[in-house]
Amino acid sequence: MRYSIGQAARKTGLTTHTLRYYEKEGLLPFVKKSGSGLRVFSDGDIGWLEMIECLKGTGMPLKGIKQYIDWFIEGDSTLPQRLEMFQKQKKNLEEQIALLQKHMAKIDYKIRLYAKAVELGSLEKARIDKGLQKEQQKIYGADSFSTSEDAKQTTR
Amino acid sequence: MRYSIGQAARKTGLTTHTLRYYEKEGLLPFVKKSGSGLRVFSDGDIGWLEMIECLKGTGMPLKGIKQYIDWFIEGDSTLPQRLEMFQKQKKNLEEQIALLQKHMAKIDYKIRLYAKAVELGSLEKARIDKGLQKEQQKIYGADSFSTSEDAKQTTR
DNA sequence: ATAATCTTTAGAGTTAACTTTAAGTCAAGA
DNA sequence: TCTTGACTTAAAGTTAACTCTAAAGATTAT
Repeated sequence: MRYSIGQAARKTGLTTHTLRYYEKEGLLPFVKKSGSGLRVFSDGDIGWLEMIECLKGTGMPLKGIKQYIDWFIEGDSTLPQRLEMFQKQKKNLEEQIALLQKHMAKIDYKIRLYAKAVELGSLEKARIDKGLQKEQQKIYGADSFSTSEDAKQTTR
Repeated sequence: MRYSIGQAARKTGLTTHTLRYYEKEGLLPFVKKSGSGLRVFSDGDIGWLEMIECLKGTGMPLKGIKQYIDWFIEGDSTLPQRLEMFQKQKKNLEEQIALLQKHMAKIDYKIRLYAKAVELGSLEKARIDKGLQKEQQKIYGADSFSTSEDAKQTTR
């Protein structure tokens, strides 16, 4: 299948502006032009865009993605670099997910705290609630009870 | 405990510039000043910074974080808004993690592909490898075999 | 006491990734 | 044919979140 830039934009969820910007940045070296100068996207190009979204979505800057594409164009002599790049990206991603899960624990605690606070009509009362205090210590550790900013505001 | 801006920076992993910038943006309304005008950070302020890092790290812009702080200052009348904010942030975060795990599957596939390619000295040969083709179909679905950009480059 | 280090301010500069604008050219339907 | 909407380029503008600079005042170690 062949797609105009507008069709490619709809298929990928990007804008036509963004697609032209990516091309200018060297991220779409395989996109062809029609006789009258219009861009023609192939399914292969859509596939590249999906890989670009994957790498961008896992925190790689466009420059890094361009490096991968340049290695691809260079051919099999750059296979080790590309493998290493994906291995590094996997490690990054594992760390990202682990960090997000820590953040999730914090947010879950806040939801329980604020649910209780809404129930009681007071953040102070919710904080004093024994059940929540216990749970908080489980999450942050007994020593770092004071790392909850809501709790600490009482100490000022 | 009390901390200078430099000590607070070391404790949080931020720079002193960033801490001043956050204060200017209204994110640190509880930080006090010494008689001679130096900032004095309390453990409570460090706790706020940890919460800021959590919200920032889960994709909330500084403006959204400031809104939360403004609600906190406003007091118990804004408890429902704050609860709703954390609930939305949790939902966001669940979606983020789910997306990252999709990306992880793609990257894992690429690692297997490139490991085979390095072994065989050729991306083309690795692609033809039956085991990998089968696995690829499992990940992307049989219809979307052509969504691998490495595979699709052969069709140009 | 004095040198080295830290902190202060206001404001300018940077970076990545778009996003918009302007001034046109191209293609498809009534 | 006319009009409507999609497309073209080059270049300027935007946004978020820093990041740096300069010049001066404050703190700490010897």
